[in-house]
Amino acid sequence: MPSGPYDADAVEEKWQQRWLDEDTYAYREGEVDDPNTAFAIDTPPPTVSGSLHWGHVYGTVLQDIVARFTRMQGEEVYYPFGYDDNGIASERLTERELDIRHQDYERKEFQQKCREVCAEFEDEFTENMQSFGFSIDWDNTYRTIEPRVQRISQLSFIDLYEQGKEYRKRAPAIWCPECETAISQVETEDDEQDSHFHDIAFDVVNADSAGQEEFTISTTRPELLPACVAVFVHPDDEANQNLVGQAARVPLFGHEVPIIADERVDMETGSGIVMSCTFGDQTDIEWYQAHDLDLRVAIDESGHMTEVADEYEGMSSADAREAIVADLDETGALLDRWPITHTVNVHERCGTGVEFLVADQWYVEMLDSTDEYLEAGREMDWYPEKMFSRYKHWIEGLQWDWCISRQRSSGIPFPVWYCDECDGAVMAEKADLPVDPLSDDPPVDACPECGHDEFVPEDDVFDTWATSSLTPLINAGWDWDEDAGEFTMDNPELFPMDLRPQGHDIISFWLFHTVVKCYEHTGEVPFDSVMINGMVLDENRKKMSKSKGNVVSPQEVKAQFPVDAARFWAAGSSIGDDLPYQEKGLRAGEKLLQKLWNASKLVDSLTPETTPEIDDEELSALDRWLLAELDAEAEFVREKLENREFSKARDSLRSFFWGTFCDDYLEIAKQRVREEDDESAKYTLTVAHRRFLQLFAPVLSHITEEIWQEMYSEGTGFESVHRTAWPEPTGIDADHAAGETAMAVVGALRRYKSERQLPLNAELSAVSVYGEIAGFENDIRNVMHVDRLETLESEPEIESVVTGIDLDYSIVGPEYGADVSDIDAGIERGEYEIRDDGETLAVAGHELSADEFSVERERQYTGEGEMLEADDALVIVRE
RNA sequence: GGGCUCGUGGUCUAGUGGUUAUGACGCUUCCCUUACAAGGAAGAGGCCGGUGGUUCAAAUCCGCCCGAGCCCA
Repeated sequence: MPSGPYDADAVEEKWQQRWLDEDTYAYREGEVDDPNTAFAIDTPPPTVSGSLHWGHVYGTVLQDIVARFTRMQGEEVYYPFGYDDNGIASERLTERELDIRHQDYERKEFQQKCREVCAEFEDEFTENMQSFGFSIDWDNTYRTIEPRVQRISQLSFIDLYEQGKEYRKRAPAIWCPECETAISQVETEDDEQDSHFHDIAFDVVNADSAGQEEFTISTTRPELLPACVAVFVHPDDEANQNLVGQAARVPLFGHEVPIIADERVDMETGSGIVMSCTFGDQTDIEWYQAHDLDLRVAIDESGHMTEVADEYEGMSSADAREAIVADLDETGALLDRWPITHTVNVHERCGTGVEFLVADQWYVEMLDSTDEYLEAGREMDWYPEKMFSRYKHWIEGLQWDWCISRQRSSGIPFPVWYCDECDGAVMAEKADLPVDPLSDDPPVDACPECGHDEFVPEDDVFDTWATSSLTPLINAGWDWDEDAGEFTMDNPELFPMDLRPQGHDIISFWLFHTVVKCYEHTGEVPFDSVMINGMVLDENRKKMSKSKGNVVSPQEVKAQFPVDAARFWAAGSSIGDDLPYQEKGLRAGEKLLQKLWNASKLVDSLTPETTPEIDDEELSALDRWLLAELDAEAEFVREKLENREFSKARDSLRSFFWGTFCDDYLEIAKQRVREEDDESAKYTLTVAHRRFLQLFAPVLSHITEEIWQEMYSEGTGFESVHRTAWPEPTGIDADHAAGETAMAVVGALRRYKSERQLPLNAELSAVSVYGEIAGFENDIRNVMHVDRLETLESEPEIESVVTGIDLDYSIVGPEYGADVSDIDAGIERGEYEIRDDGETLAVAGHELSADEFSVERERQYTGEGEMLEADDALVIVRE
């Protein structure tokens, strides 16, 4: 029996453990008779390199509410958990933890260390997640680096290759010279750095033809002079148009480069003439591709100068910069030099400015199918709908195919070898996967193209997104059946997945790539619906970040508040909108827990062990009213949760429970039970209370389980409230209007007492009500301590004075258009006439009918006592 | 620099063309009524970011500006 104050710490831990022990949330495959009764949730697996972040908690609470709610709708929920340990984050973590460098180890050896380090962090992560009691199926977990996933990832690569959706091409890659690794765009960030601008004189090769002997370019990267492949002028730059089509000679190095017009030149910077190198920045790459320029690689993998730098070869790029500037100065080509601060693209993990390197890369062809991917996006239900536009605009703005190769030591290897003679690619056999070409042999003895028998293994690994975009297939157990010669799924009922919950920050790459991959492999859209949560901000609406020191730690919150309070806070968000962390939001949750606990104690003390058997017809008017209202509330909450409108469900249920049930109904019912041993009230209390626990269960998962088990558990087995069915409507008829009026009368009497500073249990000797409250008279009398309560058959003695006219503008507006202002003015001046017993209003030359206006009256009671207005009813109090 | 989204009492939030803008937290006053003072009752507090426009009518639709978040360059 619930007693004493609610001890959230003990209760929450108890049920978290019990749910695990009982496998409460395990996917019960046997109970799925057709795919429609399985509800599969595919969450993007978090990287485990860091600790659990408050954002994880927020997002997971929302998913968990959906999972719990959907279980109660009779669906078998598949809610797995993945750990994304295949990626640079876990490599860096391993290096940091063990104080080692990946370069010093063989790939397999380093990967082994990664897995050991990650395993520790994953255990901690799991423990943290479990301490929030999420209804995740902990028997269904996966790691993106595990062999089964490696096999799926390599199968995906080979399948796309066989479909002709992949190709290999030499292309620039972003490279970190410090970490000596290729990195992806998302791993870079902008950094303000001090640098120098240099004005450097270039000679024109044919000065006569150009009409000038030299010109000036401005650059922050003079060490790239040896890599210069062109000089650009803006097509609108009239002063320098004479140079276009000419050739320039690069100072110190002497090679000639073309001068070309291109509108990507920033005319405002320096002289407006710019050199293009291999490669200084993104624009250089675009120029290289657009104008088919030469490649002159001047900086190598470790950030040192190559042979194209002549005498500077072997120097670090920083040393080379100083030396080249000094030599330019000596030859007179350095015209000017001044310090500036500018934005540099750096590697987010080490802060080193990135370089660009040219390497063979594998690409997934996407640009040819963007229409299909757009259509796939349209076929999914988006919560909220507006987030589809992010997906849409991302696809519309796509300019490149997807580069999936990374020049890294750790990760999932490409299952590919190349013929040493003709460079033809040889794929692994599907049955042999996963393979590592560095240690495994190719499946053929001789090149199918040229017959050569020496092969070079591919030593690149997959971009992590190439694997983490396969989670729906990983979850459904996608595999290649060698005998049948086709792809199969262990759990085909799970695919397509019903729900993809995730943050809006990863729509453009993660969600998009997942749609692309799954669509290409199966021809189906992988998700029925996508639910996008916003970001968690700090109390001042600022983004949480380690450097700002405003990060909220989940364990600190847990030390301070119950998990259910955090769930209440999270459920207060409008889906897709950012949500600031607010302690008062959690405190409000805590108060609701107390209220629910205390109300449950009261209900428990009022109701017998076994629910009384009562026919609906025997229920009192108030009880019928409460149950009918609760039917409507349950339906409202169901509909809102189905549409992922969490805050509407939460707020509506909270105020119905607190206001209507506790403040209005319970106050009356407790008197009826105590004073009259009222069976109808006892029955209603039990039925309503059970239902409240179920309706609250998806959000307040721990406390509802505690109370449910204390009060309503039956038999010997454990049946969680979270495995019960969402309450069916009782279908009880009630006089809705009379109930509303009765509650309004109670409210008016409360106000009467409050305004006179009377205690709420003060006696009132006589009260008359003019209004429809049939069946509720006794309830009003008892709860408001009224000695004599009578209902009036006719209106009390009232003098009414017309105080104004209210127009129904939704009818008047469209009907009278521009004349509305005249009508308003006429009423304002009092120049109107009410005719036909109030049926017609004559004003400003128009005759308005009864549905277009209402007469505003002030009613004054002239009889004995004081009159109160309660909605439609009139209440007269004689003390 | 571009795109998307958001901006409503002190704080958080509902409201997507109809004039009287929702609720919560906080605040003020009153009430220790045996479930709950982390409670109950009442009350104060907002020209709906700014500006211009469309309309009989704008928090709501459109343009521009400002601020915030995310993505991209």
